Order: sequence, then C-alpha cells, then structure tokens
Amino acid sequence: MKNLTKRQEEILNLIKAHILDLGIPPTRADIARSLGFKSPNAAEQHLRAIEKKGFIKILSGASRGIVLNDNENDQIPVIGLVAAGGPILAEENIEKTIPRSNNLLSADVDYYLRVKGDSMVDIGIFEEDLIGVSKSANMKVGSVVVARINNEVTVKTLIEMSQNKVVLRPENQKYDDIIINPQVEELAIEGSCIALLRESI
Amino acid sequence: MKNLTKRQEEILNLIKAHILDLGIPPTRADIARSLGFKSPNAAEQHLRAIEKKGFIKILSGASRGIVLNDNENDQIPVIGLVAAGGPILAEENIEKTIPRSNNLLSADVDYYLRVKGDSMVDIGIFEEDLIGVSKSANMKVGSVVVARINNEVTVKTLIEMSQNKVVLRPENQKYDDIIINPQVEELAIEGSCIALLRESI
DNA sequence: ATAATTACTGTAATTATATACAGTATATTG
DNA sequence: CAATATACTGTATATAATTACAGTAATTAT
Repeated sequence: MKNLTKRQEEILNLIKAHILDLGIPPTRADIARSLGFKSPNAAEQHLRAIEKKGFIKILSGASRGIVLNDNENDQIPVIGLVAAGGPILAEENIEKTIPRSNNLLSADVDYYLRVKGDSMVDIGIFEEDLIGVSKSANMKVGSVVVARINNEVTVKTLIEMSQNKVVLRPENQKYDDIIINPQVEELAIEGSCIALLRESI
Repeated sequence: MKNLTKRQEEILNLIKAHILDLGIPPTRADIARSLGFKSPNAAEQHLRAIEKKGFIKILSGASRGIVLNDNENDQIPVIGLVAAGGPILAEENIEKTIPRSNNLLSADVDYYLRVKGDSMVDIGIFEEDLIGVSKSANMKVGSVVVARINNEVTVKTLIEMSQNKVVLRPENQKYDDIIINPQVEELAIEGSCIALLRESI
C-alpha cells in the first residue's frame, strides 16, 4: 500500500470524519465544498488516486459509494494452537478475529491467546479462556507472560529474570517452577497478559 | 420510542445489514429490490414511519440519507455495588457502560456485574472480575446465576430449585451451600452468567 | 529531457435517487 | 363507525451525484 500525499490524506480524513459524523460518506460535491474546490471533479480525481493506492474502494454508479479499506487494524486476532516453528501471529495460528472496541478491555491488547491446560488455574486462568496479550506492555517480575521455550508457547508468571537464569512459575500447586538458562535453551518472552475473556461459563 | 411493526423491523435490519456490509445505507430502490417491492415509494413510506417512531433520521435531499439513531442499547451497563432496595439496573448502580461489540462475547449479555468476594474462585471467578449476565438465557441446575436473597445480590451455582427449596453453592471449599426456602425468604434469580471479563491480570 | 503524478478549473451529460401525487386494500384504534 | 395506521402499486419529476472530456500548471520520477 503506497503512501498517500498530504492532500490525499486530508481527503481520506475528511471522508472518515464525514462517516463518523453523519453515518454516510460524502459526495464529490461535499468534498469539494469542504476543501474549497470549485469543481467536483477535483474530488473525483483525488478519490481515484486514493483508490489506486488501495485505501478506498469506489462503487461505480452508486451515490456516496466510497468504501474504506483500512479496517484490518480494527480486528484483533485470536490465536488458537501455535504451530511449532513460525511466529505466534502467523496466519495459520489465527483462529478468528474480533473487532477492537475502544473501551472494552485495554487498547493495548495486540492479540488474544487461547489457554491450553490447567497450569494457571490458581489465579483464575482456565483452559479455553482467552488471554489478552500486549507485546509492548512493560513486564516486570510478577507479571503473567507469554513465553516461548524451545518453540513451545506457554503462559506463566515471571518470577526471576537475569542473564543466565529465568524462572517461570505455573500458578497451580501440581506443577513446579520452570528454571531456564536462556544461554542454553531458546527462550523468548512474547508479551505480557493484561486482560482475560471467558466466552462461556 | 414506539414499537416497530414486523415489516418495519425487517426494513430497519436490512438498513443495518447494508451499512455493515457496504458501509453505506441503502437507497429506496435498494430496499424495494431486496424486499420485492415494485415501487420505491413503498420503501419511502416505510422509512417515514420508522423515522416517526424515532429509530432513524432521514436527511432530506441527500442520497442514502438514512441515519441510525443509535439507541443506548449499544451500551452495556457495568454494575458495581448494588444498593439495597432498588433494582440491579437502577441508575445509581451503574459504574460505567461499555459499547456492545458484535462478535466479542455473546450478544445476550444484558449487563456486567463486578464480582465482590472470593466465593467463586474455584471456577476461576475472582474479585473485581466482570461477569456477563443474561436475563433471558435459560438457566438450569448447574448454571452460575445472579441471585438476590433478602435484597443482597450474590453470584453462585444453582444446584437445586424446587417450590420450597433452592440450593446455591459457592465454588470455594471455604464456604457452605446456601439453602433457602423461597416461601419464607425473599429470593429472585436475576439472570445467569454467560461470560467473563478481567480487565487486569 | 520526457513522462508521469499531483493538483486543480470548468462544462456538461447521464444516471441515480428522493420524493410528490394518486390510488387500492386491510387492519387497528379511539 | 370514522379516523388512522399499515402495506403496498404505479407514475412522474426535480434534483443529487457520478463521471466523462478538455484544459492549465507545478512537481516528481525515470
């Protein structure tokens, strides 16, 4: 997707604002009026350019037929089983996507991860729950994190983290702490858990 | 807001679907085509009726000028502490509201209730969690329900329900079953729990 | 250097769309 | 029992809107 020029971006923002405000896209004349063009054709040509760059779709013949294309950012992926090898967010791991909604849970959730196993039941994280994971949230000792140990993805509490010793604790008395030397074993902390969804009780 | 007729509701749903699908409202002709009307005027008159009842606004002169009057139904209330006496959904109990989003959790959630206490930790319901409550979902033995006993609101598992004996079980070994005779004590089952949200881990 | 892109004006035709007016028929409400 | 609401057909028209064609001028890419 090529970059828009300053003017094109201005027009795209105008379209978004119009939709947000009135619920319907603007006409060419609306755009021309808003930006002071004396010809609706100026708007038409800008729209063509914006369409060519992939940001909108123009429905030919339809009035106000401007469809925004940029909604993939509004969808948060739900990750089911993580295939060994590839990155967590690889296409094949995405079970479904759910629309991001502003106030519902934190805006920092980058993806949801479906919980497998019972290793975190003591802090109320159950099998099949969806954990909201942030890749950027600051993670400190005590955080619940998504870790990847030798290509296996797991959710645990981070207890200790130093150059040659990382301790991950399952929150279930049945299981023992996992102690790893990151210089020997492959370890990556993928993100930290900041929210939880349970779709059925 | 008056009730819509079956046909009017059908048309309103069509409008919503059209917007969801294409991002723009339908024209009168679109509606007529979809429903098999032979005259666009049939659609026009329905729109007038729906506007009169307050569900939409028609922007006169504008093509596709159908604006949905967002009903407050799109906001789901979050109930904090429930004041004694009044109904759960009373104004003073509403801590905040969150927008309903289509695919995220079930559409049947009527309100969220903030959990107090640790009586349900064994099934992963913790203090401060938000429980999605449905007033209409069918509740059977084994369901987690929101109950009101002598004006106190509580979340428990429904174990038995007959004319003169209702058993509610806290999911925490520390606590004993609550056995109530609804003919002696005041008891109301307000809804059943169908989802869970945890805003911080 | 030349072509393509950006950013417009200006005019005009065609089509898309809203909407008025005139009816028909049935159901519901005061 | 009359008035109003519901649920349409059918025709017509003004206007809203897309979109083609013909230009001008500056900037940017090849």
